[in-house]
Amino acid sequence: MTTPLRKDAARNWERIVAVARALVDEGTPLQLNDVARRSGLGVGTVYRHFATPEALLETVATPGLEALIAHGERALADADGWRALEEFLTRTVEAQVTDASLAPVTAAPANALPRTAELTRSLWSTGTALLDRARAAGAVRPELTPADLVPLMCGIAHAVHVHGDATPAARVDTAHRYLTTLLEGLRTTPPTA
Amino acid sequence: MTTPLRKDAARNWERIVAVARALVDEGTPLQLNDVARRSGLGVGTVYRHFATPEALLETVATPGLEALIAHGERALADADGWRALEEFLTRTVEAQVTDASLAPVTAAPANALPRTAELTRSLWSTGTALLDRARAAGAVRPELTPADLVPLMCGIAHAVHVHGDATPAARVDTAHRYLTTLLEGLRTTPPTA
Amino acid sequence: MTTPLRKDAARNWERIVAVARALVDEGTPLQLNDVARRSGLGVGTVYRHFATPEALLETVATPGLEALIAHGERALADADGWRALEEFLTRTVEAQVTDASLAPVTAAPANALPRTAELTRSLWSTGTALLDRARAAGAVRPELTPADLVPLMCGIAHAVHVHGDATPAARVDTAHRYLTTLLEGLRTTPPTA
Amino acid sequence: MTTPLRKDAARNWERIVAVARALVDEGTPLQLNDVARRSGLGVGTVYRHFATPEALLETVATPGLEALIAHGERALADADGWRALEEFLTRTVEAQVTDASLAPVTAAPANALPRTAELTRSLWSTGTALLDRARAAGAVRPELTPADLVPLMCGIAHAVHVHGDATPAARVDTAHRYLTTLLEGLRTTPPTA
DNA sequence: CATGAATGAGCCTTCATTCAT
DNA sequence: AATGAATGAAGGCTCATTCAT
Repeated sequence: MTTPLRKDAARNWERIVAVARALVDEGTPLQLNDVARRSGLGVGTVYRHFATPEALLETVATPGLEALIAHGERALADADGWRALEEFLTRTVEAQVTDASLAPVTAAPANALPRTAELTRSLWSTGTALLDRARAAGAVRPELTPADLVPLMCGIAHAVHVHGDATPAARVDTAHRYLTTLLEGLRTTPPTA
Repeated sequence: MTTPLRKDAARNWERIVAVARALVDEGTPLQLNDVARRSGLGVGTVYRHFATPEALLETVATPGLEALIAHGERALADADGWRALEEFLTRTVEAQVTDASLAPVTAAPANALPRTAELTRSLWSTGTALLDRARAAGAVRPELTPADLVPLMCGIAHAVHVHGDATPAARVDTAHRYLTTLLEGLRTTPPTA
Repeated sequence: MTTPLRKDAARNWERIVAVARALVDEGTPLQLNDVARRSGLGVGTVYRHFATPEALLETVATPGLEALIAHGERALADADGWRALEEFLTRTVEAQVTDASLAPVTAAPANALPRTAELTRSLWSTGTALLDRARAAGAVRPELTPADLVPLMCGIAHAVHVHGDATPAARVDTAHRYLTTLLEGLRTTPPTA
Repeated sequence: MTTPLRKDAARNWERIVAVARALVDEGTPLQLNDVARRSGLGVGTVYRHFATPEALLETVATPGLEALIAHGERALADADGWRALEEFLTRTVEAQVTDASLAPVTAAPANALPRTAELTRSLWSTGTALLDRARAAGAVRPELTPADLVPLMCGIAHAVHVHGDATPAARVDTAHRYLTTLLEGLRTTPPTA
């Protein structure tokens, strides 16, 4: 599809994404000029690769999204529909509170890159499938729709953010507590039966 | 306490807050210069009344906060501890998804105005009291702490935001669904049986 | 001449000048708004008493100027013309490096207040008289004119400023060194005859 | 050392400095926005080249500083130590009262540009060397230290400023008179005997 | 007379984006 | 392709001064 990049161009692409990843990790807002300076490249080069800050952010988020989708697809193989959903959601919130690039990309009403839009849809349909299976098993309250999954995960991530834990580990902990509570409310059948 | 404003100053104060309210309602970020232009006042006047955008936003949020606190205090009189908590949280998320000034002020780790800090503390302690009463009645899972209430409400508000309903009414609806689910997960005892 | 102030007005006047004095001493630039706030008075009141920052500064400088003039007049009684001039100049530079209000007022090409203009002229004519007497005694090089006295004193004060001593005492010391050197260059006769 | 500028960038650099030079000459305080407007360039361009007004002023002052240093180094070759010092100081005060960019840069306790700091140190050490040689020849009073040279030159420049001559030629004249007097006070040996 | 709210020109600075080299 | 200089809209904030109360 896309023409493969020349070797030097590919190297620059990698460098830009690496720098962006570092900035995201330290909580610095992504500014393309800034990224250019830190990667030792010209602004123009960065703009050639990433037309907007959003495009760059989405690129940074891509591996995380792919991992979540991959997990979701594996989860579909789990015979226990409820457990599969539970694990999928757990992974999702863990990722959100651990990788700062995911929350904004997931919550955005639209994506800058087609690739990201595709991933987002994938994630959504995987979630839908998992939810349907859990629901078919009679394990989930009927009022929850697939369109609620992403918002709810973003909501938990945001709640964790507001809670204000300093370390990633603490954030993961809080996320687990919140998700557990929510799942408790989602499920119809008793935990172990 | 605070010296009452001169009549003309009071009029300007009102006008500024009204303009800010309108901007908040239409989702425009508050910028003091902008507020000045739209209210037909000098920048200096706006700065005299509100030193920072945060101070103005908090002022806009104040009535909403006060109403929530008032409700919370009335709720404390309810004999049914669980229902009191439930209604309080319902009002809170309704307010959050209805009045755009509330979410940022509530989620902020610190407030610009002492008055707001005080209100925030009030709200928090009312919530704590309601939670304690519900817990004393054995109605709430033990792992939830008072420090989780605000984050969870903000989380729900954020989830509703991500869900993307266009009208306030739809947002209130979604908020109810989410809160109901969460409460289901919080409660130990069956609904009313 | 000037109508004496009402008692409360006089009290305000004093308070303003005192605050200004304090600001000058701590090196803060005089801003009438600032002075008003610190003295607990309205801006309008400060403006009524002092139309501009310069007027206030000159008022702050007035006692210092008067003291210098008084000294100059006493010095005119000294039989030793050279010594009289020397002492006058010494007092002048000491005052300049000690009282931050004097340098700008003295160096200004024009004054805001008539009273200050008058004092400035007085100081200048006293200096002239002292210089003339010293010159008559054959003690001073002919190329120095009365119009040079003020600039030279300001120059020394500025040199001391650039030298950058931290304490007033050190500044007085440096000023003495500089003045001594200059006087050495001004005088025709040997120090002790 | 520093990467040479691209041709267009160099042209802009020149234009900015030229405009700044003109502003300095007409006594207007340097403001970067103002410089941008007058040179027909974007504000950002001016900021890119000169981060602060001080940096620009120092750049304007640079040629003058270099010329003084060059002269000082030539003066060190003069066999007559006193004459060498005298000529150096003469050039210095002439420059100060002729080029308005020099006084503030020289008098500043710290410089914005490393290059300027270096020049300043150079000038200072040249002056020190000249003073030492003159002192070694027994021509200078012992109480004068190298740290006094810069302040004294600034002081003379300031005295000339206060004297208020309208034309550069008149200022140079006054500066000569003041410097002559000061040198008279500095020297131990009779002029030429 | 005193007050202090209001004014708004004016300065500073940042940053997303374009385009000549 | 890469570069990075240039752009300039946009926003933030201060402060001397006026004038209604």
